[in-house]
Amino acid sequence: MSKYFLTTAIDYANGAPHLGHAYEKIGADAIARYRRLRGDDVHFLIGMDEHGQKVEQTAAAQGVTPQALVDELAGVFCAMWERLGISFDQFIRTTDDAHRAGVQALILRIFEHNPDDFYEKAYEGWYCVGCESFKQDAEIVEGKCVLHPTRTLEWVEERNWFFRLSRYADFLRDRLQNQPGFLQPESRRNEMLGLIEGGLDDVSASRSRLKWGIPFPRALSSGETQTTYVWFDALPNYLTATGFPGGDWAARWPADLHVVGKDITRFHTIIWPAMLKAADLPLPERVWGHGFVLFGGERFSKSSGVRLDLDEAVDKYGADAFRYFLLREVPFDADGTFSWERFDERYNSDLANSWGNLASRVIAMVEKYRGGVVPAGASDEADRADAHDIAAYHAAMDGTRGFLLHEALGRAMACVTRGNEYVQTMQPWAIAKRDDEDGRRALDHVLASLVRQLARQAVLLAPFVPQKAQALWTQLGAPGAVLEQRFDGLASLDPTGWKVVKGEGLFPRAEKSAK
RNA sequence: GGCAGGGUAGCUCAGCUGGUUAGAGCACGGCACUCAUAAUGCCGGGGUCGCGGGUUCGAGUCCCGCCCCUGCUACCA
Repeated sequence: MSKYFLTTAIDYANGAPHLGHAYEKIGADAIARYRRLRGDDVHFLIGMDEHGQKVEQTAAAQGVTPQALVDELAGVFCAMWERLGISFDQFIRTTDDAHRAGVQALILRIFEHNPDDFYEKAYEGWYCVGCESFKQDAEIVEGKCVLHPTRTLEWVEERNWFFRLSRYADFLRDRLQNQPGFLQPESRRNEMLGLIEGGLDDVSASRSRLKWGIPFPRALSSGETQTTYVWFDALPNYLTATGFPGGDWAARWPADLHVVGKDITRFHTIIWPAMLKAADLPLPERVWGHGFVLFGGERFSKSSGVRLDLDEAVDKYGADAFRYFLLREVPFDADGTFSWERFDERYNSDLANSWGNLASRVIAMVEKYRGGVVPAGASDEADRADAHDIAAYHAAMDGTRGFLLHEALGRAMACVTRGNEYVQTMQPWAIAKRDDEDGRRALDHVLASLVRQLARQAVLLAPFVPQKAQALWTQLGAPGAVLEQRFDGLASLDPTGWKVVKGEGLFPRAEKSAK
């Protein structure tokens, strides 16, 4: 049993969870569940990024302490992940004591292994007193901060710790070029290579004015102790989650996969690996930069306030339908769109009409023609055809080509379509009218094949729609839980003797909604 | 501005190194069937392959120009 440690980006504690957060967690959850069905010893980490200026300011605006604010948000996020069926094994928060200690240990380890990688330098830039932070050109319009146009920006210098990122350009380029799986999809990899070609600048490792954070473990030569800046505060969560520097952190580290948004692949494939290299620690095996979900095709401007309410989406057809829709409709390697219309269409055509109805008709026939007990039957064409789709399903999921969840789902659904074709072609209701031994045997064969197909579908779709997959598994009378199954066992799956139980429809068909 | 990717049926997309009448799913229309969640199966209508040139016996597929969209171009995360 090989270990599989996968993570998602930690979410910034500055507002409620939105569609983008959910998409990433759902995608990573499907991968985690997929790995478990392969038999891997999975550890799935998610969490919250709780330090920084914005948290401090938001808390102040609400009249609460930063800690109270992040405590509340952590609860809100956690509740949403539970609701969406995210099977995380660990929820890390950067305000955890263990994380704080781990960050400091990591920094000290860099000082120890590569003393020259940290150095003092003046950081200078336009500083907005209103924001209490430095502003980049993009945030400055006509010489004023866009958020505080009445204030005057000040050119400020402060002495900080800097990390010598520039030193790792060759190392990083080599890694990206020679280990293609290190960053996928390829478009992201090319962007990072381009970025490196343009030259890497050193990055700040500490800030003076920042208060809500982790104390940088070394004082400046002036004696001042500063606060650890974002990269060194947030990114190490993946490492500190293992218990680093204590316990047997090395048993879990390095991470096998970081699932992150395409907007932060840079941090995960440039800065983070350089930090680890500087500390003489193993690098993560893979980083996957997924795309974004747009909403309704609209330009989601801040003014229009267009935003998807996650609870509303889950309320509509349940968490699994929402999971299915996002992962089927939005390519995991590119952007896609959420719209209520498409959600309704997908729900009815794929889940209700195809899959739910296939289960319903098969179970009904086993009850009607065989008293609910699945007869014995040898494998046939349908099993062989399914095997092709299953191979393609794995090829899309196992990382060799990246994590193409939408493709894997397409393959699983191809098996469902085949099941419906099979019923129509075999016409079990016609066979049932025959009153001879051959007819009896033929019907046994067809029903056994159909139940076998459905059971396989339950396993294949379990990573994506875990609750519904289990519901089907139960209705088929299959033993144990679907999540205890292994892909290895699919080929020899034998439903003979299972007692089916027709329960609630898996996905009740929805009438055309007005939404 | 630079670099990268993309513009193919109403919608979401396949179309490898150029080659018979451009494909799939959904949506739409007709037919069939009745085990089933009025579900399923079969057949069908529907496309100036962003625009304009060029190379070639032949281009959605190569070259040039143009238009449009998206991403990256680093200290909010």
